[in-house]
Amino acid sequence: MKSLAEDHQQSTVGDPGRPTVGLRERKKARTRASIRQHAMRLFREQGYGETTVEKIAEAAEVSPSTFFRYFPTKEDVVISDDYDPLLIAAFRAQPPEVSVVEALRRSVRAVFSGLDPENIEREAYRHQLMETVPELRAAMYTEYRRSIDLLANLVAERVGLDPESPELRAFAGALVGVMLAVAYTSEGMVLDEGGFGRIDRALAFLEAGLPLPGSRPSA
Amino acid sequence: MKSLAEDHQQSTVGDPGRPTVGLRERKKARTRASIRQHAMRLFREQGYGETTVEKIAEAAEVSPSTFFRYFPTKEDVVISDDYDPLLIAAFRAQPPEVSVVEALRRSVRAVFSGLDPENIEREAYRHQLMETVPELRAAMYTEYRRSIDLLANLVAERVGLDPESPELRAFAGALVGVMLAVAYTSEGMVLDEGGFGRIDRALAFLEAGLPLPGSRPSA
DNA sequence: CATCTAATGGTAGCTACTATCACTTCATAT
DNA sequence: ATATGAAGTGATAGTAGCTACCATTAGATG
Repeated sequence: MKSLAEDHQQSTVGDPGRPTVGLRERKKARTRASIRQHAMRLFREQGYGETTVEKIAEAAEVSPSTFFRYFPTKEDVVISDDYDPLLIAAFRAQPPEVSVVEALRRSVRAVFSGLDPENIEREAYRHQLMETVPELRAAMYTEYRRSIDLLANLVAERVGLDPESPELRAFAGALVGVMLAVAYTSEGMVLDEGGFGRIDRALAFLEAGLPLPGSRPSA
Repeated sequence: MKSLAEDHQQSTVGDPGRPTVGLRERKKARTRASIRQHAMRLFREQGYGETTVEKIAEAAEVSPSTFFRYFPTKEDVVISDDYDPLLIAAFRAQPPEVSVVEALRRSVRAVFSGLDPENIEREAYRHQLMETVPELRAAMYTEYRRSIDLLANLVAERVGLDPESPELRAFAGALVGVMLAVAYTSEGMVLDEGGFGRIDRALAFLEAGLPLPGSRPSA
């Protein structure tokens, strides 16, 4: 997400006609992509821990210094993605008649079912890595916190409540928590139909008020 | 929690009479406590990032090697706690008439309201650190995953369901997610009455099926 | 008391990451 | 077209977390 913002920023006040996508910008984007690509390949080939930043830099034909200019940490190569803006847009586009949870479900589906197989493959591997490597799992926590905040604000906007209210925080927390608990089985991957099915089922259960035997909700 | 297990294990098959709490074990416990204590003090005085392991080791009068023998990572000094067994016991002790959420609420209250002011203070600072320092926030992720698993198993045991079922996972995920979202305001700390109040409110909201306007649960 | 085991300290080394600086490459204005 | 400025790069050196190894010491056991 930071990546996206960076890549799209334009160095000077453009010419609306020819939007100054300057050679510089393009080269930067290419370098970033190259580093990420080589990194992921090496991770796949020899494992995350075994792949040093130096090796990645060498493979991408840049210096280690440059690597760290593009990615503040080694983890960031795997962690960072560009889906937030898409998900936000998709959520905002949902018709007001559907429930919040349903709107969310549709947004996720809309974004991720629009991916070509290659990207799906890449995403799947990315998530597998994140589940598998402890350092990356840890780094995801920040990601989830951010998701809760994002979701609270988005839902607040939709239903017209204060995003700081305990109710909204609880709602967002519960939702993200459910995803967290269900989205990954032991071995990563959310994007196949099985994954969607599991998520749908869990969300429905949540929307029904988590009716466990012996839990007897408010009734 | 690992700590507790380690500290309480007895090296040899005891003598029930004199339980071989041997001088060795006691010294180990003291060393561990000392390291942790000095570390926390230094963190408070000069900040987490500014306090090197070397400094901690020096303050506790051990070698850096020894530090890492007691705590696998620097983060672990802050992250690890000993409450899991207490919470488990408290939860198991709850009468079967109360709802799962209520049982949980009572367990948490029981454990944390039994703390003396000094421990409360320490806990509060611990959590503040964990919220504040990015590395520690990240490390907590693993903690939350573990909590979900633990909770799923505990509840499964109580209501007699498969802990791997999506319903139970969702339930545990939602609960932990709610805690995650609500327990900390911007600056840590869960253990005062305000914290309990917020948690209670959010849990009640969850138990009621998260009735947001425009959310219209299953009805 | 002798012996065996566990805890310790010290050394050396790897890797992620930072800071700094000189150099080169691209962008812009005259 | 060229000079001037800015931005991207690489090299060097250094810090800190962490590991592996080995020799030494301190405590437990028979």
